[in-house]
Amino acid sequence: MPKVVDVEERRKRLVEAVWALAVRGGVEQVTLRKVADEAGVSMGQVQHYYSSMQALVADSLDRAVHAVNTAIEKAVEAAGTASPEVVLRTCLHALVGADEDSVRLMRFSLAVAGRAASDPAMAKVLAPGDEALLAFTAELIGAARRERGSGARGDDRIDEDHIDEDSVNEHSVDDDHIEADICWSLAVSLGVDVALGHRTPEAAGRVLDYHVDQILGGRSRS
Amino acid sequence: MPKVVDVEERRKRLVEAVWALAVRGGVEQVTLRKVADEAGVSMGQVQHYYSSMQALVADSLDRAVHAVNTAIEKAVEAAGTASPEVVLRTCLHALVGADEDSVRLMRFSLAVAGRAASDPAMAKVLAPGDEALLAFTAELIGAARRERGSGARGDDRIDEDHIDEDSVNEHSVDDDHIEADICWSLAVSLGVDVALGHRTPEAAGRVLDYHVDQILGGRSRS
DNA sequence: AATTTTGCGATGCAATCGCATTGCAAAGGC
DNA sequence: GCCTTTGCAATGCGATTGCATCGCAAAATT
Repeated sequence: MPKVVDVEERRKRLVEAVWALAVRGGVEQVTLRKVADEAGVSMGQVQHYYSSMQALVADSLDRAVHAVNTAIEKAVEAAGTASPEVVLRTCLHALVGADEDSVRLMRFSLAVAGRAASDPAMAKVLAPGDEALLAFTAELIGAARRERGSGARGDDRIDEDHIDEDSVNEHSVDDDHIEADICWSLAVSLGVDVALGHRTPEAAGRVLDYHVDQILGGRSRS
Repeated sequence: MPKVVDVEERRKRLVEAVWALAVRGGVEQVTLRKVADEAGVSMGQVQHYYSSMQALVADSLDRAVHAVNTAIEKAVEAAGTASPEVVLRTCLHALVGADEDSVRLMRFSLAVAGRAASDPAMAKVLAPGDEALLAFTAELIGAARRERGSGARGDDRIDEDHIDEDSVNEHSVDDDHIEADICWSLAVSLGVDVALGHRTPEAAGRVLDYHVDQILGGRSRS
């Protein structure tokens, strides 16, 4: 067994090159030679690690999606001990994040989404949040709603005490699930807008926060 | 003045070919020869009507966006005399429509969105609903809210004079505007999911309806 | 030291690309 | 009937594409 190299490192480097190229000029700019050049390696190396262009792009998309998921998980455990409401806001905001990486991944995913429209294999990878994420988010929403419903009056008498009579606060678990679905759909849409430069991350974040305010019912947010 | 032909008809035919090709295999499949072939004309004709490939794709996107807007307007005036709530639902549903055309346009827009990520000129065309549409939608939401708040019990007696009793129904105009923004963002996201085959038009419509139910506050919907 | 196995640089190739160019046919205006 | 102008078919060209192939270098095995 000769010449042992860090395969993962090579692949990662190539994928990064693909991201950079796609963000800079669309998927059409992702060619064997350009990738090799961007990564500072030879064409042969690219071919060595990926049997075809398709495979390269597919793996790049795969890794991009994984990176986004990881970012969400990171956001969740970073705010791990906080209230469910804060956790909810935090992980939703991961999609409209202002940080460079977030925008890069979003733009790349968008650039590749075009191919996904005709390539079912890629479309699968870009599917909306999986059931586990939805369930988790629904759980968060339910918890946050319960928390607001009970512990709302803390510092000063928010007269939320007499709003419960049969009208506003009976949300079912199913409802929470749909709300979770809506939250992620909205976050994705806003994230795309940010990636395209149609919204600032701040503006998108504000819309997201407003929506969370709405679905949690009360208004106890600064 | 020789050989007068219907220029619009020619262009339309070419654009339709572009749509078909892009939906079938992504923007990368849109080439001079393929377009000519798909449209059943010669390459020369394509070049005659569009000075470059860029121009062709740009015009195709332009027409696609216009077609979607037209679909929305059509939906609005088709439900013109109905209640604001119905109008709201109707025009939002235009984006997740089950009809062939709607899906085609969405898929094409998505296919081109990748280019938009790096081409500001195209990104502009794909911008979220313009201010006029947002304002109109906000108006609709406000009207629907007022109608629900008052006319809920008994369809007569619209006592809109004292609806201000401080508790559930104080939505500001600004709020309506943000809600409108959210509605369209959500509708776009759902439309994309439908285009990618991740949701059925029915499921997407249900989510949309649920959301409208929520923002209108009361529950008077079947 | 010889051998084998893997990593990968270099190059060739057929296909395809967008676009420029050329030339001809058809349709008024005179 | 000629002439001009427009619509478009046809073809050529240079550049670029993904991929196959070849060959050499470096390391682990013997």
